[in-house]
Amino acid sequence: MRQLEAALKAAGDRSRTRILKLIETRDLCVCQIQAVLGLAPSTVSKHLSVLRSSGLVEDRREGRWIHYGIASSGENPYADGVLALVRGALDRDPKILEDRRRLQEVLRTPLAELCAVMPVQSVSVPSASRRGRGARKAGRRDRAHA
Amino acid sequence: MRQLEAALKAAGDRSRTRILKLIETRDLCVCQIQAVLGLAPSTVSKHLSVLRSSGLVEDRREGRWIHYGIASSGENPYADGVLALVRGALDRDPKILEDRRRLQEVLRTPLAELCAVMPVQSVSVPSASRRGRGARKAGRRDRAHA
DNA sequence: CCGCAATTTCGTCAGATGGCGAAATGGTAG
DNA sequence: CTACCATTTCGCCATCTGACGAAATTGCGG
Repeated sequence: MRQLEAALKAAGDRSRTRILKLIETRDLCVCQIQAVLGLAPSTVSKHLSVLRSSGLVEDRREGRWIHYGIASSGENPYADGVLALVRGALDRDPKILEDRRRLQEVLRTPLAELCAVMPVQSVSVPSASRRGRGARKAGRRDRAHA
Repeated sequence: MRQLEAALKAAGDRSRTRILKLIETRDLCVCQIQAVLGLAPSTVSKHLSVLRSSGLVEDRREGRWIHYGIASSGENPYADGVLALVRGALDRDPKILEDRRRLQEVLRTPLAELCAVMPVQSVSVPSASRRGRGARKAGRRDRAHA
């Protein structure tokens, strides 16, 4: 019962549903997800943690980034059902479509630049020299220039 | 998106899942559900309202009682999926089995007596005269003796 | 080893949620 | 029409949740 409840609760949140729809076709690194959602890194991390502990997603370390993808471990017996439900849904939802469009932009930027710049509306790095402190939207590292 | 979220949220609560499992084989009146769950009438009513507005259940008036059953109206396009998921789950869950056992007891009592007595542990009316004020557990009508 | 930078954890805050009892509602039966 | 009683609504409280920023952690690259 706990597991069904966890899976349903995990999927039953707007931000987490968006995450699930984002990673349903390919694994994504946290900073990519964050760039698309436009939420604070800590918030995204929390959501991913909820999704992970409910068995809906898995993390896989790739070099210096952590990629998240749909779970395949079958740790939660209800995960498949919930994931199937979500997978078959929302493919015409405006918000989801917008996220996908945004993802396309994000995917054009190499990880190394993306994470440092955190472009939320305009992904094109404004050529602000090397990894500029010009365009970040979701703060952090704001004291790094001191 | 709102509808998927609503359906998942509605089903992703312990008490509401129990309700869904209870009415999945036959419609039940509110007081029957309340007797099995052991929650206050107002609480059960709230849960039913959430389930109803998410399109998972429907109410049907039957004489002086209101029966709730699994929705068939297709008002929420995701309801069927969520309901199927729940229907196929928890059939071995201890709490659910206990609820079912409890339901068997409750079903033995005619509605007219059940609602007035509200037996939560022992369904057998302790022959406390006519619709006694002896066994109720989930209060209300406590000031009726004044 | 050191430092950097991606990610997570912690602390906090506002708003949502689940539970209850009391009071309102509304349909049935007299 | 009235009274009754199943159900709902309302107001309240405790707890949970989602969001943030700041600080801790962790793993690569030097």
